[in-house]
Amino acid sequence: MEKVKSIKEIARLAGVSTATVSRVINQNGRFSKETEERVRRIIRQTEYVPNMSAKGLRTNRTRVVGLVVPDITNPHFSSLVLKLEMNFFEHGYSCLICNTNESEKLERKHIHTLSAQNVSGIVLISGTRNYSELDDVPVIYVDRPSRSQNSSGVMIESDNEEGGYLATQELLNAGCRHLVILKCLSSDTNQFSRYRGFQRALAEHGIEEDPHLYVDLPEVSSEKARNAITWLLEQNFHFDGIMCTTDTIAAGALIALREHGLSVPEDVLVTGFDDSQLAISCGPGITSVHQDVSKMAQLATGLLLEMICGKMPKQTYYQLPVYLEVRASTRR
Amino acid sequence: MEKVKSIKEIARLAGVSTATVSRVINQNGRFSKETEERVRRIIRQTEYVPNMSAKGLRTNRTRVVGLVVPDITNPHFSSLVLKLEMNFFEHGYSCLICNTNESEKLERKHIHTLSAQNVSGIVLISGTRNYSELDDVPVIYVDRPSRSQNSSGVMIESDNEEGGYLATQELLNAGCRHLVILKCLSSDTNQFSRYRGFQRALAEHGIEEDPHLYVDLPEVSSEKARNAITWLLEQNFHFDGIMCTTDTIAAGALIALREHGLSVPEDVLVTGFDDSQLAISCGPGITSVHQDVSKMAQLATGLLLEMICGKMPKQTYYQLPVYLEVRASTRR
DNA sequence: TTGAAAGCGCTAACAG
DNA sequence: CTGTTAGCGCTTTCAA
Repeated sequence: MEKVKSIKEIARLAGVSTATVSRVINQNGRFSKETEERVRRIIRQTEYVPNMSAKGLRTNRTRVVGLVVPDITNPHFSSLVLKLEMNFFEHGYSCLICNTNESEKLERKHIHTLSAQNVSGIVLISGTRNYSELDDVPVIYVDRPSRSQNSSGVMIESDNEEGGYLATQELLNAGCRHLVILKCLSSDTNQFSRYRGFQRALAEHGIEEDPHLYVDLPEVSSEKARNAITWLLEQNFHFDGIMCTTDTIAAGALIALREHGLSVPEDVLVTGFDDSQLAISCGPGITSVHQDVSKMAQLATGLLLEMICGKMPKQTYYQLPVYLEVRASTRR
Repeated sequence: MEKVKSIKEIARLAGVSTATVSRVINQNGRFSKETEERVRRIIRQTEYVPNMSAKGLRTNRTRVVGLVVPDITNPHFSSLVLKLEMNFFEHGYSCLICNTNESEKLERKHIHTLSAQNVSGIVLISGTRNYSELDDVPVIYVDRPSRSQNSSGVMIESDNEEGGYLATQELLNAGCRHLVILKCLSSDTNQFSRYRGFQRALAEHGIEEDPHLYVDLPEVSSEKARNAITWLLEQNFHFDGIMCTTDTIAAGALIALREHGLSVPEDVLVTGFDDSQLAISCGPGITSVHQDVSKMAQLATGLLLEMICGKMPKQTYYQLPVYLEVRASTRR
């Protein structure tokens, strides 16, 4: 049987009206058992696939959501995206993926495109959130708190401050007294939250922060991290622990240490953040702050679907707990 | 100025017909300089965003492509997807991301959905390729050769056999004589190609393959790899090198070796495949086969866009060269 | 250079 | 329970 592209042909073949076919497909309205049977059979035989453009035009609901992330290459984001995509697909939604590469300009363009695509909703990982295009699209903000005032929409994030605190605690409890903080100088505010956790732990232990051991990387990259640690070592700055705000950064730090003949955890202790594949497989295994990505994805999916159906959730801010996954890099 | 959602309102505001507005937007047909100017101004002021559903319905071209990958969490795929997405976006195309999780059923559903979404084209990483839904959609097959007969569409892959050969060569040249081959038993045929390269290198050196040292993992996971190596060690099988068909697998192998007090590369040499972040940051640094992902993405994008425009490329098969990135894991 | 109008495939009143 | 019909926003003849 030849292929068929419209509901009209199905209607003709089944000897009913297009309205009936539509009803059967969408389980709307009532129809006799036998009509349904007949229509379904024709649909199966003709391998008919409904046209989503037409449906989207008519109903203004596309069953497509946008996923805006900084960089899918980052393991933390890729596992988040994987879970989001699978959850959404289970509920009949497809996902447009948008990498902003941390560029505001690119992000703006993506938002614009998503709005043109008439997406049903958006999951947005971004520090910015004053896009007028998004006024009438449900949005879930994930992972990065907003820097702007307008706070409509739902926000989900990990307790980054606590994560920074836990990691630093671990280092201090193991006896470290001269801690490097290796973070990224980005607009991304949760880098800063992790740093605040670092400071809190230091303060509790009555330890002064050493400004020489505070390093801001221009970007999250193991190469930059490696260079930074190399530089510190060559300047003969003394330190016995490194708190990294990311596993990628921690991995770079490990390389530099190894290259300079230093052992982890014998000479220097290291902590990462995200508990990614990298933390598991790197060097001796990196102690890392675990974020509950599954929970994040599950919450985001559930809430966004609710919002798409018109229900505004009562709770609009979620902070997910974190815990420390201890590995060899801090085990003396 | 209030928001505007249709070309009709733009037309009214500009005092022209909808046809003219459409022409201006698409740079179609002719119109006076001043009409254009006026229309453009209105569009800017009203922040008008064209409705892609309507456009898609009318033209049958959605400017959306589907990216079907096994698992975006795999660094090799995530960097491929990143590059594909950015290339396509530069050309005005958005990307639907579909994780098949290596499940044929899920893959089939995704293909079906993509077809319903009326995508302009598809980049498909899959061993299967007999989907009747895809008969009239341009498709680029990437990374995994087809197992089926029907070979319409364009195929791009790395020279996996050569990669396996190079890695094995490296181990043999370093003096290894008892090689473990740690691969994944998947439908994915390039795992097998890498293994064939392994066999070729062995044959050239006149070395017999040891069946005890042939390991098929049920899935690509560092955990499974770790268990496998642990098991080999506990069975007291002797080996001095491990050829892994994936960096993830190599990372797992390293963990097992470390746990048993074995040093890399002093006691055992290890090679990976993909030259991912993991290879760079893991253990001592893993020697790994580098695939030219950028080139792959660039080719795929270019060819698919051509096909979308109706040109069938003359060359329908591309094999990309690989090279060995040597790191500490094989440096004695 | 511009406008009028048909129609892409679908859904949702409304009428029967 | 089912059919008729209007129209979503856009492009594209055809005519002016």
